[in-house]
Amino acid sequence: MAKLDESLLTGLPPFSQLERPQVRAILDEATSRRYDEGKAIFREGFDADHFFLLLDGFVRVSRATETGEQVIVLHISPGQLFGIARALQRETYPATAIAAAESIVLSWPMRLWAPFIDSYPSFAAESYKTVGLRLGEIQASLTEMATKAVEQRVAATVLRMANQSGRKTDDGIEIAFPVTRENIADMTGTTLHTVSRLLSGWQKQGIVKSTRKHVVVTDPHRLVVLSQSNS
Amino acid sequence: MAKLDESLLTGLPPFSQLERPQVRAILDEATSRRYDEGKAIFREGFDADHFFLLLDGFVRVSRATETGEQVIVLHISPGQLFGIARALQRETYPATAIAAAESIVLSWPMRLWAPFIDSYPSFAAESYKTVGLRLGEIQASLTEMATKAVEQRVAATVLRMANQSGRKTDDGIEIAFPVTRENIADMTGTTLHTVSRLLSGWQKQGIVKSTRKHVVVTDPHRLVVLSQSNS
DNA sequence: CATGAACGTTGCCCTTTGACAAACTTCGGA
DNA sequence: TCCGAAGTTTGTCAAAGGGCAACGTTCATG
Repeated sequence: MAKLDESLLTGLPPFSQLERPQVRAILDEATSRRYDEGKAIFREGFDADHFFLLLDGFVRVSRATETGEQVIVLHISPGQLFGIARALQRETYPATAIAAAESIVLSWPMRLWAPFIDSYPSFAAESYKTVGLRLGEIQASLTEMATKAVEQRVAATVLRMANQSGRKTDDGIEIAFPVTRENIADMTGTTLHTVSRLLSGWQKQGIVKSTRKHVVVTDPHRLVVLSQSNS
Repeated sequence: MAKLDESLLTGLPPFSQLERPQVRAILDEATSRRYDEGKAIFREGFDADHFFLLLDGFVRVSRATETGEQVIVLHISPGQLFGIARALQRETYPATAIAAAESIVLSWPMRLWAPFIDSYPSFAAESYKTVGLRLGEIQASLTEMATKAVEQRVAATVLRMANQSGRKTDDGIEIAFPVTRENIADMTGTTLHTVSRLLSGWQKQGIVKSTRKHVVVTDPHRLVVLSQSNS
């Protein structure tokens, strides 16, 4: 396998404080791999034998219920650590990670977790910070789920994806990874039918434009209003 | 202030691995305090200047939305650490903690956090484990919220409280702390009216008995069925 | 022991949204 | 280029549950 270039990591928070040779050592332990859209990186309940860093692409993290439905808990953007169950003293992954778009992922065997934490304080700090941020995000989803109506939740979710991953186009902000009506339904606890109706409605009002697996927010401001309004 | 007895901590996971003198040192830094039912221990957004251990009682952790509604995220039982924002590199508390019943709480100034983590590995491990468990609980609430109907959520929530805090009585399992219909509504994302109707109905069927701020589960099995059934 | 606040119950109505059904469109691969 | 799978749209219907309103009950407190 070709040697990975150190510049891959030097700009990222977990590693930005480190000396060149340290980054080299970390990279030499890493495995790089490409995942096609839809491919699982790890699955809920399985042995947490690796931890990961997303270099490029997008990853969807979801949980399944006993009855087979799935709920999408969060999305991972490039530069973020994930599958860091070990930070929480867990032996198994608590959720399933699937490439939402074609993705490039670095991974390390979990036995390196403790050495990394002990040797590289910035890695430890960044890991726990990531966990804290994610806990915050999930709590935010929970309160949203508990207090907002379906239309507001879908609006907020579309807006969040656009903010996290958006790239500007002529028409507005485009969500940078493929997302189906069903995906959005799984994020918001509703059905693909309802999501389809909402998007169709918004499209007629010029708030979004959407095609197959693809959403562009053309009027973010009105979407913000929708996500908050109570009527 | 009277010296606290070492036996308070020796049985608890974060401290059970420690030598007597270590426990003594930890206790000498601690402040003990009683909170009446309904009193706030810390509030969302405030400076995270202390971390806490619940010795006796129950604590409700909640989050407020911009529009004033509140969502109860989880409950803390005796023996658990809480307010450990610092474990996640946070400067402020991400939620509000309120005594659900009269409670006895130990607290330490946050400047001791790093020394504790560094000096006492079992404390560090237990803290991160606690965070992991809580993340799991919140994820479970989220998926429940996203996939289950109101009756199932309320049933599951009552059951969870009974399991976590329940004590056996002649009639069945009694939730050990005061809980109003509104509290349950805030946990399940519904209204106190709907909760009241559900509890009344269940009472008629002999599944629960409830009085003011008080719930006894008389037929846990049927409640389990309700919490899962899909019809 | 009187009073008000907090908590709980219940009835009625109406909106939201899930369920079911059917058809249409897009896309990738044989 | 054709076909099937995956994704999307739309219509109709019914039920769940929230909003509103009124009233009942319990409890703490002066």
